[in-house]
Amino acid sequence: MSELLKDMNEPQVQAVLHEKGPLLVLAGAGSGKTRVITRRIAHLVQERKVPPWRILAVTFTNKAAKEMRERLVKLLGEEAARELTVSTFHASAAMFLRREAQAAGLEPSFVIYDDGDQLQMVRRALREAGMDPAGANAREYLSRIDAEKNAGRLPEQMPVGDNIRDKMAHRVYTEYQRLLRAANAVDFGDLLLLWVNTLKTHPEVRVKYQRRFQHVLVDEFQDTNPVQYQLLRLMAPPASNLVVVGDDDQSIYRWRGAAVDNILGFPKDYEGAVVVKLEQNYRSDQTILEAAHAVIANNRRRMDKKLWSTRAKGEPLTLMINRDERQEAQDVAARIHQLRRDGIVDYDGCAVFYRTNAQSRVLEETFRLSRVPYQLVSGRSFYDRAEIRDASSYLRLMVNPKSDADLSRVINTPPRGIGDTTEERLANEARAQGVSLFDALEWPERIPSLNSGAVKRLIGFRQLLDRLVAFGKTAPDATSAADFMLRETGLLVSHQAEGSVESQTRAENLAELLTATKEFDKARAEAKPVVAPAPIEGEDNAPLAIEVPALQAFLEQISLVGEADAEVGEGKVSVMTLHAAKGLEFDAVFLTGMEEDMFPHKRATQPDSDPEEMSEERRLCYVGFTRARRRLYVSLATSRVQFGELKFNPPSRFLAEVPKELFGFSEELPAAPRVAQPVRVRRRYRDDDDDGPRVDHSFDQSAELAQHAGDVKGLRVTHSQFGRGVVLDARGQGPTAKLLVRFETVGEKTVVAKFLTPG
DNA sequence: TATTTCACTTTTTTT
DNA sequence: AAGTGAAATA
Repeated sequence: MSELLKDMNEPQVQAVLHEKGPLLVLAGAGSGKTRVITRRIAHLVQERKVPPWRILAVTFTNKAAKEMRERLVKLLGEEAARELTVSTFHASAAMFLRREAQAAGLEPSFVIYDDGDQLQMVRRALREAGMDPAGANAREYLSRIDAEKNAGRLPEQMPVGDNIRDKMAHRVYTEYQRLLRAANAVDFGDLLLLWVNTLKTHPEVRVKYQRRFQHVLVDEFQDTNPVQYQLLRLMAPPASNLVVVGDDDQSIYRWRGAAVDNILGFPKDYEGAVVVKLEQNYRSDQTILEAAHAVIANNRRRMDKKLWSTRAKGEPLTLMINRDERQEAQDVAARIHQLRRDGIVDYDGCAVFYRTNAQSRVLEETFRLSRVPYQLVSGRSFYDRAEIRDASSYLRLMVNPKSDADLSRVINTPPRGIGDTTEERLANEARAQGVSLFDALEWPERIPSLNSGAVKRLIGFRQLLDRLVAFGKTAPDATSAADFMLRETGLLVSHQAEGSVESQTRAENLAELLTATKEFDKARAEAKPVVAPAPIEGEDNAPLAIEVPALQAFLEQISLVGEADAEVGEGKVSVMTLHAAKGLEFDAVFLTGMEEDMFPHKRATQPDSDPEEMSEERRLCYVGFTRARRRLYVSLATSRVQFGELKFNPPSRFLAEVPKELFGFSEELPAAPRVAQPVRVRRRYRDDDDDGPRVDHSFDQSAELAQHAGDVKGLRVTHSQFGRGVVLDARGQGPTAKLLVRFETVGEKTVVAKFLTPG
């Protein structure tokens, strides 16, 4: 038997060896699904002699794609692996669109707009549609547009009801698309949507790729949304060798249009699909699995499966209860240090998860103070900084000067005397002529509303852009382009000139951008195949990433990949959102903010919330739990500042769903828990609409938790009237909790929590 | 025009 | 709390 099948269980082997036709692999957490995909690819290439360029493997995140590629390099060697197409949905669509730009109706030099750019274009679209961008909520229109795109609908396919809302949304969407096309730009949704459309309308393109990719493999299939599913069906029609791997319990992107139903519907759309279940977990200790299962079991409408493991029972879960988020962070830091001191888990075996990005700040600050080496994993943060965005905008203009979003971002950066008024007049002219801002810059003197000074400055800016574009055309690599840009625009100097600490940091960040381009150029030089694969008559076996100019490739990387995708750092604790945690595993996991309205998120706890939202939160919890190999810490803070307001949220319902014998209660809890039972709050005055429906915590486990969770003694607070004070005691939970506070000036008083601020 | 102040929203989650 | 966009001021 082949090397490849060594130490694999029976269903895994079945998936690897699957002969032909569609295959659905239902793979529980930690059941070795990436392993199945990579081994299958290796098997196809080595045993069944499938040429690597005939294989397409698609993932959702860059991290997953990267890991998969690394494993394949190990299995197949650098050379064969290079010819494989292993990529995310979005990155592969971008490659296809550049290759087939003409059919897609794009110029190959198109740039990719991110969230911020999108918002700007929505605002402009609103203006063009005669609406007030300030009054209308641009964000809302944008989500509507995104939803349409996720559903696979262009403006002309959008269902428009008889109401004004729909009509306006349709109008804005139409205008927005027009603006993007005029700017030769696409947004994330377009990458998929335009590619789907191209495949639909151009049979010759469709057939070409269907013929090329004889094997298509998809990871995290439960997260596909309708466009992505359409894309798959076009690239890999029903009779083909499509392998999809997924776990309905880990579907956490419903909000992005993901339809778990794609999993359920797969056997129908792909008739005769073979189904394989992977239920043996190789990752987590028994106790952790049991806890995870106990939580997820509360969801209805799951596919029937239960993970099992031959691993030891392991340690019980640890419940951490702290007074506020600061102390929670300190507690986490202390326990991480201790794990390391005791030789149980090193820094890089630890991970800290949270529900929302806003929670990372306190953790970061505390870790820095407590000397916990950490790495923020979510991070596109670097490329989100203003000065880096400015620089990127200039770089994008070098490739595609028609990009209005970029042009208007930097038209006065650094300040060059082109203010809002001048820009507005230029924009009006562009709109009237139906051209891009860049085109309108050609003849500023024709714009009657501009005075001679403004005209002169616009011409100066135009000349700057011309120099940049000219250089961009011949730039041998990304570094020289960035270097030229920084000097020509004076971006770097303008920050250096200003003496403040912040401007210093900004200048350093710009220097850091050059480091990024250098790394990129280096990797590119090394990766370039010395000998391109020999072309085959009548076949398209060329690498998909065609000869994209260096600068363009760099820009694509930063918009699609972000920060060189923060390595799960060596010797560092990984800190990230629960969403970012999917697909990863750690020896010790800390799940922070386990409070109602934090996790589950408020969005899911509202009385009018779609129950599906709560199910999704629960799946998220399941994902979090199952990342842990040996230690799982769940942590809550009795009080927490949210929106600058002090909140007292009861413990997360997910904690109550874990059987209490899985917790190591006796040792871990504070010796003398304060505070009474959760009080059933009686409706007070009419204005007190704040005490809306509470979660029912009347059952035992939850009450026990709640009891332990009430200790806020010693918390420093401020009251708008009574001034500063210290909490002595507390009664109740949530915003109506009543606290006994000793104030510095007025002595002891009982105050309702919602009138207090921390500090 | 540029800079400062102020009010206002935001916090899900990511490509 | 912090970041944003709009209004107010220099």
